[in-house]
Order: sequence, then C-alpha cells, then structure tokens
Amino acid sequence: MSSAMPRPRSLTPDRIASAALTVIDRDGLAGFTMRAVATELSMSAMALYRYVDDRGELERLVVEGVLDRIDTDPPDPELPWADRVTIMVGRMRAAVAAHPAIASLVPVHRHRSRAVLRWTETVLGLLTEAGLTGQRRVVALRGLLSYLLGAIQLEHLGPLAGPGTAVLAELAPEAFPYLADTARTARHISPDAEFDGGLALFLRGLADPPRPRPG
Amino acid sequence: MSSAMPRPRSLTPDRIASAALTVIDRDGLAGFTMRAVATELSMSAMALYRYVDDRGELERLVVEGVLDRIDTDPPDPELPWADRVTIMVGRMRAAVAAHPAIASLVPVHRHRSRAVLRWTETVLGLLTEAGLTGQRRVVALRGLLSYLLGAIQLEHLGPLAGPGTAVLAELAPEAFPYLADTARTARHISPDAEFDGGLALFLRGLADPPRPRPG
DNA sequence: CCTGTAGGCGTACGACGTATACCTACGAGG
DNA sequence: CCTCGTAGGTATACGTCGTACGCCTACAGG
Repeated sequence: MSSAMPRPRSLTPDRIASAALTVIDRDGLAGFTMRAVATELSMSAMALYRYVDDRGELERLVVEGVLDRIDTDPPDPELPWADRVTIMVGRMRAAVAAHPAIASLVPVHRHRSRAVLRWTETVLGLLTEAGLTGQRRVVALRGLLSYLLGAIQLEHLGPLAGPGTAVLAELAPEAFPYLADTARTARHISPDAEFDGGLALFLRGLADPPRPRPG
Repeated sequence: MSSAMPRPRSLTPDRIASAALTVIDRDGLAGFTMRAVATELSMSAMALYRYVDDRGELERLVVEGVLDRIDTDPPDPELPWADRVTIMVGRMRAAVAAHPAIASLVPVHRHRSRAVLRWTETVLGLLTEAGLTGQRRVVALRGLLSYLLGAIQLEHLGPLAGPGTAVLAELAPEAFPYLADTARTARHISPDAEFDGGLALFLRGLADPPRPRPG
C-alpha cells in the first residue's frame, strides 16, 4: 500500500466560478469559453479539466456561485406573508441581476444550488402560512418560479423602456391600436415597477381563496 | 440600362424554416446547424447564405415559422374575458409545445413574428375589456408573457412529474420538510394542470381591482 | 445567340470543446 | 537526503462549428 500523495490542488470551485464570472461580466456569455476562463486563471485550457468534467459543469459552478449568495433566511415574521414572498423573490432576482448575462443559464442549472433548496423551503413555508397545501401549493410555487425566471429573462433580453418597445410604438399605426398605445405607455415603466407589479398580481391571485364571484 | 435577370430563387423562407424544424425535431437544438439544415435542403452549407445573413436569422425564421401558425382571432365573445385570455395564452403555449426544443429560442426572437403582434393586440383588447388601462395594462401583459415564457421553458427543461422532482422527494429528508412533501405531491400533477393552475392564479389577481382588504 | 446577374459550391480559416500523451512538482516512506 | 508514485499542468491535435472568399454556371432578358 503506497502512500505518495502528490502535488495538492491549487484551485477551489469558488475560485473557478469567480474567474468564470469575471469573464462573463467582461465579455458576455459569448466570451464564456473554456480557454478564456483558463486564461483568466493563468492556466492552459486543458488544466481546467482537472477540476471540471466539461463545459456543462463549469456553467453549473457559475450558476451555483451566483445563487449561493442568496440570503435564504426567512424575512421579518411581522410582515404579511405576501410581503415576505416578495422579499424572497426579490432576493433571487437581485442575485441574477448582479450578473445579467447568466440569465439563460439559470433555468438550466438552478437545481444544483443548495441555496435554491433553502430558498424554496423558505418560500414553501410562506405559502403554507398563506393557507396553501397540497397541489395548490405546488402550483403556486411553480407559478412563482415561472414568473420569476421568465421575467428575469425578458428583462435581460430587452427592458420595457428599451428600443424594442420604441419600435412597436411607431411601427404599429392603425392596424394595432392597443399595441401602439401600450408601447408608448410602456416606455415610462421602470424594470422594478414592472417586475413588482406583475408579481403583485400573482400574489393577489394567491391571496383570494377560490370561491364563486359575488353578483 | 441592362435587364438580364438571372436564375430565380429556388427556396422560400417557409421552406427553409420547415427544413430547419425537421432537423430540430429530429436531432434537437444541438443538431441545429447550418450544415445540417443545408443538407436537409439538399444544398451545400454555403448555399444557405444566399437566403440568410447568418445563423441568427435562420433561428429567427424558425421561431417565426412556429409562431406564425398561432390562431390570433379573438375567441368567442360570449365567454368571460379570463377564459378568453386563457385560450389565447394556451394557443401560444401549444404552438411552442409542438416543437419543444425551440423553447429557449422563443424569448430571443419572438418580436419578429407578425403573428405575435396580432396575438398581443388581441390579448390587450381582452385586458382592456377586463378594465385595465395605462400602466396597469402594460404590467398585466408583460406579467402574462413572463409567466408564459418561463413556464414553457421550465416545462421543457423538466416536467414537474419528472426525475428532477423525484430526486427532491428523496434527497430532502428532515432538513427540508416542506420541499420533500411538496415534491411528493408534485409527481401527480400533469403539465397542463400545472400550467393552467398558475395562469388562473395570475388571472384571479387581474380580476380583483386593487382595494383595501376587508377585515 | 450573347450577356450579366445571382444561385450554388469548394475550400479554407479561426475558434470552439475536448481526447490523448507527455512532463513534472511534490508529499510520504525509506 | 533520496526515491517513488500520484496527480497537476501543458502541448498538440482532431473534429465540428460559423462563415469569408472566389469560382463556376444556370438562366431571363436583349
């Protein structure tokens, strides 16, 4: 039985993730390359493979590195549950917004983050507090997540106040009256107002238990 | 002034888009390659560039080809507006679900489709009918779109009843009680029930005008 | 027929992910 | 100290990608 322990590892997953993030923040997703990350670490491209199986695992490390910074402690219990859900959702959005170029990687790799597990557990607690259980709670969680991830992506692809909306405001004359009017209005809505407004709609739907409408 | 008109074009955008879709449906997004599409059209790779500026434009054609199949006529006016919104949203979801591999391309290229303009105009009409105008209508539309695109993507990445959920149901013992319980419940929810349930929550939030809660 | 435009193709270049084979730094046992 | 074996790090190379460039050629006018 030989011992003979060789040279120790010089890199940690955190160090790798942060080097990759540096590249992504500087050059965008298109510049996110095995070679670029290796260079950022002052290594040859192949050296990276001593720490990572393939590109997918590197992406996973990046997403994990970003999401693991989320504060998953339950917010102040004095607040109404809807406000606390808003805070939790806002924390995840903020974490991604700090590195907007990774938006499209998040849905693919989010499972792997332990912080996401804790985040989900906390949110589920809040939904339970709101009176939801069983299938209704599952649907609520998944709906929240769909909205969150969709909104993050749309926001990154082009904010409501951006040029895409401006095009709509002009290109659609009499054929699309609602669209033209809406596009003009949209130019004055901040990303935060847009996000919080949509989330509030969803939460209001959660708050009212299903019952026949009066009248 | 010379005339001299040369050989006519042998391909239409539709023909190109459908060839690309054939490739994507057969080999997935990873197999979606300039060369593969050209081969599908019985052409050399470079011939494709007589019809398309670059890969981005080919992607655009694909998304356009899928979304332009959406029926954008307003649904039966006898139905409540919420049901009609559900129908409109469902049509977009169905169009993408027919080629699930393109899910991640849709948010990027959706603007370019004329059908999406018509779809949006119709939905805006329904929202107006629901009493929404101005910024509230913008937020409602954008929220709907965020939910729709997020849900489509999550669904394609792994349905609620899939193995990812199964892992959660086992991996999370006492540390994540809500998560474990929720994952077990989630295994019995169909994609349609999940989608419609989340959408209904959002629509219920739209239906109730903002007012102080009683009590 | 001729002519010019544009369709179509062959080749090639640089960048990507990564398999393979090699050299080497280093911690433990003697 | 010296050895020794493991694992870190590198150089090279292969196959594939998107696509620039230049050539040939089919074809609708005159």
